Amino acid sequence: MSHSEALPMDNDLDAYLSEEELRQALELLFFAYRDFTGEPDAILANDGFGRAHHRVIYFVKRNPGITVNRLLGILKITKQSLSRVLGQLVREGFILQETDPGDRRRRTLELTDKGNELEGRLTGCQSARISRAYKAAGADAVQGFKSVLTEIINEVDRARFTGGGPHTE
Amino acid sequence: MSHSEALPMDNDLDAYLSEEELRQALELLFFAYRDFTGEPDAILANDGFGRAHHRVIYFVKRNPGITVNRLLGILKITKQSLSRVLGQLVREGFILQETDPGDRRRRTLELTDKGNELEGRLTGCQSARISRAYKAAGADAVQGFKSVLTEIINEVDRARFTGGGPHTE
DNA sequence: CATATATGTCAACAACACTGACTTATTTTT
DNA sequence: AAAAATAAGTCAGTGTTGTTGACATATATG
Repeated sequence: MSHSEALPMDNDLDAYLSEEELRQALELLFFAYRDFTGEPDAILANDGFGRAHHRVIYFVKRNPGITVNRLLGILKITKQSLSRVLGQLVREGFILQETDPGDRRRRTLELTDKGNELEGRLTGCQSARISRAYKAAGADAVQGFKSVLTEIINEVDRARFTGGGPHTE
Repeated sequence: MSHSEALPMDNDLDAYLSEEELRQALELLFFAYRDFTGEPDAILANDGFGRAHHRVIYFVKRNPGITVNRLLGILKITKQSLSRVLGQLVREGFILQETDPGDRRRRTLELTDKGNELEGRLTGCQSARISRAYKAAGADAVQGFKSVLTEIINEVDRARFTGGGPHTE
């Protein structure tokens, strides 16, 4: 395809590095992320929540018993920003907060049944979209999708994905 | 790999549709987008701007002479939200706004030299990140990356990418 | 005992989205 | 020519989500 024999190059990569090619990637990410977050945002609005609540619920589901500090590390927001959102979720019975017996300064977080139900609905939305996309694009494309996204992520957090498990830190 | 012969299936796709696999995709998108927008956000903060200004500058660069209405269609925000951001960019000399001679109700938008300079710095950041990721992942992976992202996008906007050109509507 | 860590809180502020109501100019339709 | 539709702008109010800075409290560690 195109002019892959006229110029000397290791592989076809030069064709992928033109400005047009790169701008296409920027736009794909913008539109995909916008639509990816659209449906959950609508669900959350019903409960008076926003995207920040979604993130907290998601990562607590994913890391049961996680401490506040580790959650801050994942989200990369300030303690005060998290506090507002987390406080709401705890007060309204979506998240259970307990003192860690091993280190009583720490508070461990986990979802209540109510929290699990909401998390399921939110993640269900996004999973369905991804699942659809994966099926349409095919198994090989999925591998490439994951490779490129992994490389886009900063080195520190990239390890979460190259290192197997869910979120072992 | 794994148990791909024990169960009857068309291909290996089932392995990609497990909950774990889907959650990995959600997280990849979250972290990749967070890091993808991190550097430009820092640059914008210097000028007293935010991510919304970036989007406007980007799409005006990409679609020179675009009207306010078409820009609203791309960004999917309200007229009032755009107005604040666009007004600043025009007042501070990043965007030139002119009356369309063909339809004097319309205002066409384009970047000034100052706007082009800023756009270049912002896009440069993100392009460098993508370029690095593309090189590391390889040409085949890039194809998969684009396929999956395209399928994640809602049908309406998906046409922008399956239909060749930059943003022909 | 002194210090560091983990968490929580109060206050002020800014960016960015929203709704709703209205105005002005221009084009299109009837 | 009058009526209706379109493009753009504006004013006011609201809510979510992030920020900084300053403190307070409890617990663990040196």
